[in-house]
Amino acid sequence: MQDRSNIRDVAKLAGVAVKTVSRVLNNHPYVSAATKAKVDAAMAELRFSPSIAARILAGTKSGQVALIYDNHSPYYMHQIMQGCWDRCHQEGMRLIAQPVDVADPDVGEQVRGMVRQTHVDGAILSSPVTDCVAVLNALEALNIPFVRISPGTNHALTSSVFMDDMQAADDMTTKLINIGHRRIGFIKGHPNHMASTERQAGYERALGRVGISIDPALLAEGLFDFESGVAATEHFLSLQHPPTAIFASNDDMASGVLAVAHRRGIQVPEQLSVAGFDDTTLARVVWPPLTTVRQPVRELASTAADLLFGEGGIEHRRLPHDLISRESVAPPYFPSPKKSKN
Amino acid sequence: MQDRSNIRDVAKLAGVAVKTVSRVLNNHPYVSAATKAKVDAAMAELRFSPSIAARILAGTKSGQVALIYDNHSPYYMHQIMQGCWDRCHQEGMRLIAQPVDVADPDVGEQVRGMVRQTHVDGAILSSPVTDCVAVLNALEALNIPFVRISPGTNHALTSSVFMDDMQAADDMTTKLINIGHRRIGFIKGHPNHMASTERQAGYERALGRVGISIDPALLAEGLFDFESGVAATEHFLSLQHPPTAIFASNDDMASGVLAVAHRRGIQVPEQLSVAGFDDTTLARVVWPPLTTVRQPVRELASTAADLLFGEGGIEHRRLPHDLISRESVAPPYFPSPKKSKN
DNA sequence: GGCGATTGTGGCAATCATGCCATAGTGGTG
DNA sequence: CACCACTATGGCATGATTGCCACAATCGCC
Repeated sequence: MQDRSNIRDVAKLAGVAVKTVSRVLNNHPYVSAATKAKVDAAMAELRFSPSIAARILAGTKSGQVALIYDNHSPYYMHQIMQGCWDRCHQEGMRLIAQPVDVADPDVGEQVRGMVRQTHVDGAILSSPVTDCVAVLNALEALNIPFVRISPGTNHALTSSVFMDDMQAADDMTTKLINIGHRRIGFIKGHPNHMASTERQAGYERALGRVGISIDPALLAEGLFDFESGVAATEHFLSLQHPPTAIFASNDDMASGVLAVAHRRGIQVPEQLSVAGFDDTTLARVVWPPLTTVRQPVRELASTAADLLFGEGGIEHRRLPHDLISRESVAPPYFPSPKKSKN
Repeated sequence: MQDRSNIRDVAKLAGVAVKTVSRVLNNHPYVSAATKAKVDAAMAELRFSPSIAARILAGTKSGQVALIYDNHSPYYMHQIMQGCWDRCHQEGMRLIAQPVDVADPDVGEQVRGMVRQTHVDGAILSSPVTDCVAVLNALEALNIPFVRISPGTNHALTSSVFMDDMQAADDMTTKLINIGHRRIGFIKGHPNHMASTERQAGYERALGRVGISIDPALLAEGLFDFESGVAATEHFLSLQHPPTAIFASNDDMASGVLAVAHRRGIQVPEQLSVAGFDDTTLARVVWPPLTTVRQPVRELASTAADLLFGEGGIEHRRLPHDLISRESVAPPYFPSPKKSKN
């Protein structure tokens, strides 16, 4: 209908110059209260909303931030998005969520095109895009600020927020050891994600500290999804000496462990302890509730936005993790035999 | 850096008029193959990406679609987004995901502002925004096309995609009845969502058909989340005659039922059958896997986008649901006594 | 009382791609 | 041979806002 009402209409109605309306819009300091009131009234009367497109075109910044991701865990991404969205909204920025495929050889060019097209002022990268060289190069060449959430490589390149994946995995493993477990199966994360390597290193470090050598049979590949948790568990339970505890690199895979245990009639935690990682909603929803590492995903995301809006100096913020004890972990059924294992 | 390369640069390099480049960009029919090749080459050489802002400003359509939602189920929304995104991407449209709060009295004005600002060509509404009068009025006044996913009211207003929630709930309830259940607890959905009413009606219709009267004690309020599933189940199990089966209006609440059952040592499905609704990933991940109604969420979303891009006539498409039998449902422990219940 | 700094406001160019209209060549047809 | 309908291409105004520069009024201080 009345498809009208541009800044000129407002200016006319308020009896001021177009430029003055623009000042009010951008709350520029040098506008008198009286003028501002008049303009506000005119804007309200006309129900004026400025055209973002025109602002982008004329101005130097767009008020838009891109969140670039390639992650298939709904719970995780949901929290990442919420965290970013909250902080952006608070800042009056719009968030553009941009899924990509890091395996696509053309991904760098795609990101470049997307940034140029949309004029985003900055970007937030979520793992594994954080370590995709093509994307990093593209963003660097574009010379826009960007922040990475849990990057695994090249830390000097940009600001980042992260948690200490290695320490967290170490903590969890140590906890399992402390209550008596000696054979602890570990399900790795998706090889794309650098956090996977960190978590595995933490697991190995904890074992090493107490002199337990790494049994390759107790390491299984995983892809951060339920199915790979199932597959890894099938493998572990078919071993001659199956583990008394399984530590999965995320909650999705841990719920796969639970499913296999249930199906085989193995009691968790009495006969098998299961630990996860992330503390997504899933951890509280499965049975038994998962002992897991709480990763402050939403805070990671909002902090990333925070750094993006901040000074601009490269800054790294580590957020604390937390061990969440629920009912999926208990001492092993047969207290560990004295024989120093394997 | 070289912040350059607008359509003019391309035109100059290719030795054609700006307008011709524009034609190539929009693949207008009347461009000779030779010219198109020259222009394409020039675009590639300059690594040109047209400014979306300028296109919006100059053109009549923006190539943008808004997805307006207020839904807190990560799995559900993840699928909705994917479905919309896929279809939009295929059409060369950008998707703007816009969370809102339907309880906010100002939501209509907010949506209006957002549409005006971003110049979106159309919108897709997801429940419960589908039935938010303020938003519907705002969009109508703006005169842009929009499509609703699973609306509960006012069906003549717009195109829509939906499934038959009432029939689906009826089917599931009938299935439970057929294998012998007579006391079936029902956990309602979030009162904001019209589907909640439909599902309850289906449940009641199925019971009515076989002459089982509705026992108010077997109806519990729910909010589509895990916790309300837990609360409802606590209520059911504290009854003097607890139900032999519980049908939850979505999977999240059904997993709450499972959690309570596990905690109380009640065997599912031997002592209690549990049915869900939606068939999100969750249904396969909990133990035992849920018997549930498969709702084709992703297809609903992509079909919604499809209708938006389609002719423009109001059209309604119903997508089929499906009963998914997994291990959470079995005949009741004590085969139903002959006494026609209650 | 005069001068520079601060505050408040206006005018105009610039941003970049598209819409509309115009122009020119080409092939078919009566 | 003339005329029309296509096919191809160009030119210029247009859209809504901001950046930059200019200017006026007011304030404080020497």
